[in-house]
Amino acid sequence: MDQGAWPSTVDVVVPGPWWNALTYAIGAKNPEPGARVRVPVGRARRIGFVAGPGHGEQWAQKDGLKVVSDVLDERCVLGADLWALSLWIGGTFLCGAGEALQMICPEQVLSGEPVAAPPVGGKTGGVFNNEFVFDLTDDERLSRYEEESNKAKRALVIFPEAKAAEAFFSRLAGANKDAMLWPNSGGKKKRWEAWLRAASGDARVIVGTGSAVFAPCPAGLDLIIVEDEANPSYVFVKHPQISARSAAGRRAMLLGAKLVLGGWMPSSRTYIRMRPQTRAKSKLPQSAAFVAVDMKEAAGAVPGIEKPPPVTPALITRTGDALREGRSAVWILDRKGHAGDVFCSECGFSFTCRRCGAAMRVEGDPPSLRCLRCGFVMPLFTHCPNCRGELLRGVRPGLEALLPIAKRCSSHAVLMEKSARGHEHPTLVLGTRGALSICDTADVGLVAWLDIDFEGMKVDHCASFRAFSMVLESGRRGLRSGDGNNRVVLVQSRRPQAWANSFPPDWDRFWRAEIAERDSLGLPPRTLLASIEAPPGVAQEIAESIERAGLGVSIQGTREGKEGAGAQPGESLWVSIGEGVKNRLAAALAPYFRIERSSLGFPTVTVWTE
DNA sequence: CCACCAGAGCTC
DNA sequence: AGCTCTGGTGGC
Repeated sequence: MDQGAWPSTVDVVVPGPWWNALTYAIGAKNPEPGARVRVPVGRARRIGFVAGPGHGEQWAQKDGLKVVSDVLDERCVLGADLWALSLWIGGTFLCGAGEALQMICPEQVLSGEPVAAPPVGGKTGGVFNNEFVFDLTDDERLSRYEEESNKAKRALVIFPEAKAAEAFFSRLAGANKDAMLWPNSGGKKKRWEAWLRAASGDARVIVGTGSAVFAPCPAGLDLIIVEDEANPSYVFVKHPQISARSAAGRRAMLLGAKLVLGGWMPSSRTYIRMRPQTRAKSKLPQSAAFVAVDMKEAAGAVPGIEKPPPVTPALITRTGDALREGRSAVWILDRKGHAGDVFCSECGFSFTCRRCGAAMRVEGDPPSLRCLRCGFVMPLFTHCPNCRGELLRGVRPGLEALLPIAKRCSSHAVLMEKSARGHEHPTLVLGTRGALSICDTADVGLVAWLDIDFEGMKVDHCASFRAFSMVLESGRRGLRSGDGNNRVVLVQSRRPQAWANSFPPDWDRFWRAEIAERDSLGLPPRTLLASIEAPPGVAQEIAESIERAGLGVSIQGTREGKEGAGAQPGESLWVSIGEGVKNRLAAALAPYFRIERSSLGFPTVTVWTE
């Protein structure tokens, strides 16, 4: 390319919630896209990223353009692949490239800290191809990953949990001095050092949790592995809620690298991409026995609480069996506390947070539902949204209330929080779903879901998947195939027959039914779901704009408040869109994301793809 | 008369 | 979201 042909204006992406790039005049230098510049924005001077030649002619005519005040890099700081990835994320998840860059870059890059040797890479010359690994046990899978990483010129391996990433790293690190563990905690300085090291091209294999997909790799990559790709924790909790797995897939595509998606069950998105013969081939033999028990058989009472606790005779018997064999038992009930929750007297429906999926509790006067984890608040209905039955309040026992009963089964019964490690005796552990991790370290003979309906009857569309995958995981976590280490998974439900019919759990069968239902309701993975939070007046306007674009939209009032005071009432819009018309939605939203609307505040968009 | 702070206002 | 400009307050 003729360098001299670079025009005298540049478009600059300034990190922030707005979607549009800003156009500036520029002097002699001609930085490439992705290079950082310092530019005047309002009264301030801020760091932005060069996007390309300027397109803001109308601004030039008006007042004359402001001038780029400083060129910080000649080349793209992130490397061509991550730069392209930021633009893709901005468009795909409707958050704008500016927010994508804020997520991808370490703070030092955003604040203009010099980067001595910016990564220049991006190309490996390879051909993108996609491989699924769902037909191997955990051990076999990890060996496979190790083998592949050693064969690859440059590899990135990501895990859903820090522990798993560390374990794989130490496995590699013995033989490989050029492996690197991407930190997912430990402060800014540590992250910055890791970023600089990766950017220097020093590491051949990078291992980490989801955020490691954004590790700079100057020499490109020819392999990206995502383990347990269906794990919901790949979706970042903070806005923009994109999936690290989607990002990994896109990055592999951009680089022409091989993408390996593995685990013990595929995500909905991966499932629809698998060929039928691959699905059939991928089933692993079950090494656990699955039992469904009718909740109605629960008896006894906890003082001060109307309903019987969810403890059936079958549960007591099976627990005794496991403990007698010298093994541990885990009781899982995904709600904490004694009372304070709301459920339907007819169907058992109860509320969980629409934003993060955690349990909600009744608080305040007038009463509203508040998420125990993220603080999301929503109004309390008077009747069950599921079956119109009457809602009862605060009458179901939570975990703490069950402890006395558990103590009668085993004097060593403990709540998960206090028992995290090292019990000498075969123990009965009570916990929320996190208690499943006991299976990694202890010999667990029984996993019991005390109230599985609570898992499945949630408001968001992923609820059934979470319930199913939890039950499936209960039957495999920590077990090795062929060691005869059988486990019982007991599921207490108000609809035991439905569960019994689905046993032994089979993800192929599950996804076939689940995806058919989601298709009929216009839910992911074949349809995308977007929610847009905006102040009431603005929400109206946006809804009209979306309708004008020929897309259906529904409005839901919320009384959302962040932790602190000053919570503004807002409204959220829900839109179902085919992948093909996503740019129509983007075009309808774009006017509300222009920088001149800053004083009115920007809406927040979340896109669900799976 | 000036140092300091909180709030308003603006953004190619 | 930043950053700067404004104007009010209070200390000497």
